[in-house]
Amino acid sequence: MPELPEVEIVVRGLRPDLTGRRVVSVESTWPRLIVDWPLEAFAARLIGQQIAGLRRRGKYIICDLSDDTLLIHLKMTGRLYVVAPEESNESDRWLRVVFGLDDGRELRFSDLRKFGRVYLVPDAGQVVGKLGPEPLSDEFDLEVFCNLLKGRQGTIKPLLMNQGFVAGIGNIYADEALWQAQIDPHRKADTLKEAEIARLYHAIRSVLQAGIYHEGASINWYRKADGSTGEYQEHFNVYDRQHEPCPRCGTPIRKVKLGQRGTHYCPTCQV
DNA sequence: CGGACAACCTGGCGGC
DNA sequence: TGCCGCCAGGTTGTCC
Repeated sequence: MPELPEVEIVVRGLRPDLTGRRVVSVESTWPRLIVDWPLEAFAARLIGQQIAGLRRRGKYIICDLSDDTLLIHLKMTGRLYVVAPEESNESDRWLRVVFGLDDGRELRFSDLRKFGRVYLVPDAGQVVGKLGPEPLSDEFDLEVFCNLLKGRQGTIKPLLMNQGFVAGIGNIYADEALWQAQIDPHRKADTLKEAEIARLYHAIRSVLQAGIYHEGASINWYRKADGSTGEYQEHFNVYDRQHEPCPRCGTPIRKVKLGQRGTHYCPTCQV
C-alpha cells in the first residue's frame, strides 16, 4: 500500500502524539509480525523506553527510542494510529499489535493481510541500511540519478520500484512518474537518453511531492494517522485509469503486466 | 545482474 | 444468490 508519500503523511501525523512518550505495555494477537523476537522478550525489551523522535526512511517508519530503534513497515494494508483505549476505530477489526503509552493512550498497528513487519534493533541501519537514496533529499540530484542508472540493463519500471535503487517508489508512483516523463515502462534503463533521464528525475520528485501535498493516495486500505483518507487518487493520470483517455493525448490508457505488477501507461505518448 | 515465480495473507469484485 | 478465480499500494527467497 503505502509508498513514500503515504508513509511520510503517517509519520507527520503521529509525530506529535508519540514524541516524548514512553512505552508501558505491548500486546499482540499476531506476533509473527514482530521480526526475530518472541513476543515476551520483545515486550520486555521495549517497555520503559522513551520515544525520542519519529522519522521515515523509504517506506519504513522509524521510531528512535532511548536505547533501541523500533521500525515498522506497513506493506500493503498496515495502518498505524494513536487513540484512547476505550475508543474504537474502523481498523480495529484487523488489530495485530497494541503499544500502551504513558499518557494513557495506545499506538495501534492493524493489518488486514498480515504482511506488515515490526523490527526492534539497536541500530536502524540493520533494517534500512541497503536502501537506495531518498528521492526527495538534497543529495539525490540529477548527477546521482545518472550515475545510479549507469550499467543498469533492466526494465525501467521494475528498477524504479527496486528499493535498493531508489527508496520509497512503489507501483502507483512508478506509473505516474513514467507517464509524466513520457517514458514507456518497458524501456531498458540503459537506453534512456540524457534528456529522458532528466525528465524522469524531475518526474519522480514531482509525483512524490504531489502525493505528499495531497496527503497520500487512498485506493482501498491506506488511511492517514487520524483515520481519514488522502486524495492523491483524485489526481492519478494513469494509475487505475485503464480505458480512460490519456490526459495528454486522449489515447485510452493501457494496462499490462510488467515484472509481475499491473502497469498503466499511454501507448501513444510514452515512448 | 536480471527475470520469473512462489510465499506470506485477507477481502473485494467480476464473471458465470 | 453462490461459487470461483483473479486482483490488490510490498518484499524476500529460490531457481535459472
